[in-house]
Order: sequence, then structure tokens, then C-alpha cells
Amino acid sequence: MSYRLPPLNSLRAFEASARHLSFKRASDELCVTPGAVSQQVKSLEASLGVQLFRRLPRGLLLTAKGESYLPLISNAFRAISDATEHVAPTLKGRLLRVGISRPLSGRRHPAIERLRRGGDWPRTKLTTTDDLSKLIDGKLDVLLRTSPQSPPGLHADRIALPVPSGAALPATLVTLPGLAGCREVRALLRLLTRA
Amino acid sequence: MSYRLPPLNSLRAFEASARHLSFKRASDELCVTPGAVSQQVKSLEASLGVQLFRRLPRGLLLTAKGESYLPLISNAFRAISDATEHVAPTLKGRLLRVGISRPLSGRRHPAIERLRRGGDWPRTKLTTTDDLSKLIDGKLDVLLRTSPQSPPGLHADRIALPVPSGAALPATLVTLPGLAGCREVRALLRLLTRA
DNA sequence: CGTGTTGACTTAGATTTTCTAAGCCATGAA
DNA sequence: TTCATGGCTTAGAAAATCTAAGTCAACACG
Repeated sequence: MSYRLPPLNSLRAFEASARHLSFKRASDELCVTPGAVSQQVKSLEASLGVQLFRRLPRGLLLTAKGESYLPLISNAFRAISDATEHVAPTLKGRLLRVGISRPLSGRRHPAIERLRRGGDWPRTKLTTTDDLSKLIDGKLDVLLRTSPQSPPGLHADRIALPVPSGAALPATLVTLPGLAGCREVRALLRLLTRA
Repeated sequence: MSYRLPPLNSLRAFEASARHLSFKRASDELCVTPGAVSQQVKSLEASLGVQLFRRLPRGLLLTAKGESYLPLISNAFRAISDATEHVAPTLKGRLLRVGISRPLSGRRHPAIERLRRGGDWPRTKLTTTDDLSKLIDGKLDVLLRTSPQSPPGLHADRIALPVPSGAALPATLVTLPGLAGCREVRALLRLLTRA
């Protein structure tokens, strides 16, 4: 028993692009540049030997084959997503508990101000702290700090936090492994890095 | 709409390992070393924050979570596999038409002799030729040659062809893009590289 | 009509991921 | 005991992937 699986990362790029009918919007969802998505999709088409999109000067159209491929692949991804949520559940609707180290919470950062105001998804509960042990003990879901230290066993995302001047401040978002990469954290990352 | 997808290549390593209950056998199926599979699975477990296997000194056991994850993931992969076969059909049961360039077909190579005798899967039809245009025209499915040239637009796998002395001869298997990576070709690659 | 914006594309080079190779260790068979 | 098996780890090599920068065609607007 063995499957015929195309390159799965390319498949993911296809699925997002087809759903949005845009490499640009797909690239936002996948947190990469449009060029990367374009390359991935091209390599998928090459490996299948099948044209999936018609490229228009401004935007995309699915070919007949692409059209029939999309729902099947989306269903499979949904199944994987559900299964994953089932064996490794994440927030289950509660607030995302975000720790923010003092130096970041003190100064006014547009992104953090926005969080503080609330209203965005994911809903968050902010605390000023830099205590990794709270993360480990499950009192906190993620911790935003300036120190680039990535303690072993935890997941760390390095991000560039915009400051009012237009520049950016390097920071690190530390996450418990079971939460890293989940939708809520991905959305938070996007919120934080947006100007 | 967005999914929670773990690293998909790691997921593939998990699925194969769980099905075989062995990194070793999974690595044969995936055509990589056992170490690579071990690493992939470990990184999946880390990213989910969940233990999927119990490692015994000789062999694997699924944990309860692994056990419940496996069938869901297998189904999703089967769905992707079926969908892929549907939009980009490959052989549909007919013989795999293999071209072999004269220098390789002349000398006696254990792997090629085995092919010639037949009996293995995939069933093949061998022809002595080195004519790439036959590939392009669809008269041939794959072409095995000594020249490492990889003509643009075709897929090429570099392989090491065992010779009776125990050494190996570098060769190239050229494939139409739509066929590259399909089960039949993967099996052929395995046959050819086996001593 | 220019001019600006958008969103596709390509390419080189950097970065990150993934794989291999080699060695280690515990088990069980000969 | 000695060997084979099949896990594990690690460094470094190899491959895949991403970014950055620049191109081009379509469209909207003044």
C-alpha cells in the first residue's frame, strides 16, 4: 500500500491560491511572498503534467482540471486539520493568554496597542511578564519578548515589531510546542508584524 | 477559512511509519534513510506537542493518540492520492514502456536482467533506444540512459546502477513530468537501484 | 493620454529544511 | 559470545524553498 502524493507543500500552495483565486492573497494566508507561491504552484503543475490555473494579467482562473481538483484537496486538508485538532487540541475558544515583557508593553507599539484595545480575532488576555516558567506551567499560551533566547523545548518565532517611526524592533514570540503554528498563534503573529 | 496543518512531510513520515510500525520499512517506502524518518516523526511530535509512538528497542508501538490519528490521516492521504490520479492519470494498468540505451542494455546488469525476465511489478515492456523524442511523443514512458543530460521539460532521476562486480554505474532515468513520482516509476527506481 | 497601482512572472542568491553518513546502544538469535 | 537488527543522535552536505528585485500587461483616474 502506497499513495501517489504530489509534493505536499506545493499542494498546499495550490489549495490556498485556488480558494482565493490569487497568489497574492494565498501568500498572505501562508505567510510567504507571492513569488514563493507562484513557484510552488508551477512546480506542482510540472510534477502533475497538468495545467491547474489560467494566469491572467491581473488574477487567476482555474482550469477545468484545477476546478475538479480543488474541492477534493480542500476536503482532504480539512480532514487533516480536524484530525490534528482532535489529537492535539488547542484553545477550544478560550482567550489566548499573551505575556508581554515590560520593555515591549511599556512603550507604545501600534500592534500591541491594537491588541490591548481588543476587537480583533483571536481574543486575547494580555499580561505584562517575561516569565518563561508561566508558559511551561500552562498559565500562559505565548510570550512576547525582546530577548532572542529560544529556550530548548519551546517554539520561538522571531518577528519584527513595527514601531511608530516606521522602523521595526526585533522580538521573539515563544510558544508551547503544542500551540505553535495553530490558527490563533498564526493570526497573532500577523497582527503583531502588521504596521 | 484556514486550516491547522502540521508540517505535511512530517505527517507523511508518520503515516508510513505507523502503517509499517517501523521507521526502517517506512524509509524504504519513502526512499530515504531511517534516520530521516526518525527526525521527521520527532519534529511532528514536537510540533503537535503529542507523543505518537512508543519507541521500543526493536520496533515501534502507537500510543493511543497515534492510534486514533493514523486512520484519519491515512484516509486523507488516500483522498489526495485518488484525486491526483483522477486529474493526472498515469498508466491505468498498461505496461510501463521503458527505453534503455544500448550501452546499458548490452552489458549484463543484474537489475536490468531482472526486468527483462519480468515477473516483478510494475510489468514492463523494454526497448533498446536512447531516443528522447519517443518519450516526448508518448511512445515511451521512461528512458534509462548513461548520459546525465536532463533535457528541459522532462523529469530526470540520477541513479546508481549496480554492476555484477558490486560497484555501481551512474545512470539517469528520464520521465515525462506527468509520470514522474508515480508509484510505477518509483517502484522501477527501486528495482533498478537494488543490487 | 500619462501616471500609479495591482498582480501576475522570472531569476539569483540566501536561508531553511531535510537527508545522509557514521557511530551508539539495547535486544534477541545463532 | 558474537552478530544482526532497528531504534537513536549528530555534524555536515545537499536540496528545497523563500526573498528581493526587477519586468510586464491591464486597468483606473485625473
